[in-house]
Amino acid sequence: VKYDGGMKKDRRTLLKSLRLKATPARLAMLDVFALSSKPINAEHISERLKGLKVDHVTVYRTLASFEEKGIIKQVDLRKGSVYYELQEGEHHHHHLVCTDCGKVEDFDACEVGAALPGILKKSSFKAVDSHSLELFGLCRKCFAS
Amino acid sequence: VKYDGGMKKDRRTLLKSLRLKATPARLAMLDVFALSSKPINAEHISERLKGLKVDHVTVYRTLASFEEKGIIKQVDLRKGSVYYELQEGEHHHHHLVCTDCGKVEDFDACEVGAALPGILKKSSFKAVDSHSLELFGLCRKCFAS
DNA sequence: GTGAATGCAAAAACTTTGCATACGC
DNA sequence: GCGTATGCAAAGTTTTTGCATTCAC
Repeated sequence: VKYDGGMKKDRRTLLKSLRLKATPARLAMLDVFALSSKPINAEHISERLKGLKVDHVTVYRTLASFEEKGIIKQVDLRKGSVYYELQEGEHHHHHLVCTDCGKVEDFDACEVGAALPGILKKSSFKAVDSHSLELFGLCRKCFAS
Repeated sequence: VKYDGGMKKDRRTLLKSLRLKATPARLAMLDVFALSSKPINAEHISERLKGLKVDHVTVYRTLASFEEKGIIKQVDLRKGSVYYELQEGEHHHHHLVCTDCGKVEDFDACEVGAALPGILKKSSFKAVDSHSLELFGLCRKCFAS
């Protein structure tokens, strides 16, 4: 079951299918991810959960279980904390990150999937579940200044 | 100037060309990187610098300056701390990481360089200095068990 | 000699653990 | 009711900051 934010009513179904209890914190965190257009970290989530008073420990534990179940994935933006976004399927995207101002932008072209079989064959690995692919450089504005 | 470990006598030349003073800690850290076949973190470096008694703060500050000068680059292995390895040039490699036992293996095929111009053109970015590309999955041994 | 680099102490930032209570199913 | 999920307190880990001293050039 993929959760893409276009199925807000099915949050309970999704959690049930993964044998996770539908608690307010989890439902709210699914919403936060669905509504976020950029990767976010634990602090961002806590901020957006203000009304609920969800403990930060719960946020961390929920992130861990969501990641384990494949709902979200880590994104390394080199910002000192772990960022996450929803797992998309086949046609996922990656990011351009400005090392000066921190701006994050998506890009689509990802040919890793196509290259995977060849890489695996030459390696001692048997399976690849996810991958990172972020580009670090300067956005137009920071490049100019 | 690229430092690839095959130029141990030229460590001083390298540092001078980057306007960094050739201190014992920096020279030793260049050696540590040249001798390491895998990405390493601050703790690993401190261990391998035992005889020198280099403060951990110095290790962090040196890592920051080496990265800024392009001698090393960050590698995100999702292990809770920042790993680094020497910046190679055109023909660099990336990594397969076992999410079970932590094993790290190199792979070569990287087509990011070729795809870069097209990605940049469609973006609001002007330059890309480095990129991540690590594959997370299971090594043969962990896959079997 | 001078400015950069280091060491030490302290703190900040991020994340995890243990345990008692609360809540979904 | 049962077992998972949460909150709170505490601690662990990783990284950064301030300042006085030392060292490379």
